[in-house]
Amino acid sequence: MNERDKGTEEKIVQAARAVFLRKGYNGARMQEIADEAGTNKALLHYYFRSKDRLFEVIFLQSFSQFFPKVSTILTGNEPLPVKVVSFVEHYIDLLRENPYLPQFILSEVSRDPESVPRLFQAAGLNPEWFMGQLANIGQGVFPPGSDVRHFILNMLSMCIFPFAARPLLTRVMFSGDDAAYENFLDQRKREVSSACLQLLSPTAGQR
Amino acid sequence: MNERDKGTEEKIVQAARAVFLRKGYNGARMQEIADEAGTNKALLHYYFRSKDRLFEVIFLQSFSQFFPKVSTILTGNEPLPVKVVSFVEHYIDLLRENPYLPQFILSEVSRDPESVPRLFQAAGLNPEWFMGQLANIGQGVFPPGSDVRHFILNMLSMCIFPFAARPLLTRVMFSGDDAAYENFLDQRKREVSSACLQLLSPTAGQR
DNA sequence: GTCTATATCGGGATAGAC
DNA sequence: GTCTATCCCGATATAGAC
Repeated sequence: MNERDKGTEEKIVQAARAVFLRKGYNGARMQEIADEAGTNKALLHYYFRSKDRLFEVIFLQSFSQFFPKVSTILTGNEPLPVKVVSFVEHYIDLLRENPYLPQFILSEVSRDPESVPRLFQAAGLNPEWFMGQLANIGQGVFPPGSDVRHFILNMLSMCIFPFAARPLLTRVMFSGDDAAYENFLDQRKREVSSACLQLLSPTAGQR
Repeated sequence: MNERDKGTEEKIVQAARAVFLRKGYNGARMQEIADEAGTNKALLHYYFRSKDRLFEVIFLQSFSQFFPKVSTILTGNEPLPVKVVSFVEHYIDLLRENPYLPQFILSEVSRDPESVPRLFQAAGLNPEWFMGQLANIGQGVFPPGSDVRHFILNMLSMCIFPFAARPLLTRVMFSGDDAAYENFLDQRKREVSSACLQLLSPTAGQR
């Protein structure tokens, strides 16, 4: 794999990413990837041995993209609300630039759940450490009996679901007007931030 | 299609539902459905002409299941918070009984977004009317400038996402301990209800 | 209605020329 | 490294006996 390969190999990777993200592993065709890359099927097999291996490259890339480098956010000194708002805004920006990412990750993980530990390993991420950090941060903010995970999950749900369900929501909530939904998503950085802050603020005996 | 058919035809439908829901259209195999139904491929084609038509039956069923008959909730006389809690509890119950439903609907709609209007039609549902009702209910509860849809979407996100992302979340948040995640989901009826109520209660100038 | 055997085709993978 | 032609298997769909 010398330098001169990089041109076509990179073209193939980009094409594969575009097709796999839209169609998923089962829906994607090697022929379509070749077309999109402006070459032929044989070259795909020359650079990557099989459809499986090519997919693995894309899946791993996407996976580590989907789990952002939150280390900096977690280990920062800012108070929790600031961290939350910062996370929400950055993450929704990321998803707006990669609209197919959520549905892709969800589908493919559900197709092959066993791959998750390996992917974390390969991406250099450690879920246990991650959850541990969250538990620490939650100290004193959440009532002792409560589970920080519910708050985290609420936050992630509100960020990710609108993108994963986009084709459906566009038609249900905006009669198929895609531009209107795009505009709606634009407001969500502020909406979700606001909602998360509200969930953080202690209220009288809600649970 | 007389009465005596019903035995095997129904078996096939059940088998098809099980396989399609788990594997999706592209991942499902007619052979696997036949096996699960305890018959052979030829019979599938005898009752339903093609894989497409068989899938269509399952998709339509699942779609109308996913969009619950909320008419009764919407048109009831109870105050909004009561309606919200009632919806959340019933809906999460539904998803716990049909864990594959969210991922299935999301995947298949994303595979063929154009099918959505036809599905609504066939299921006897009307999105426009639905959104209109929501707007009415929102009168006076939400500030004039705000969009009720954000609240609705937040609620749906917190209900649905934990199921759509289950294979991922089980491994990230609970190290793959499936029973622990099941237990966690059990708490969410109360958690999500509580969160929605908190989002409804007016707080000083959050937006 | 139910089954076995088979036709037909699409798509992943390889051979081999250049 | 790049291309064309081809192999081969798996999956949908059908024919036809019972």
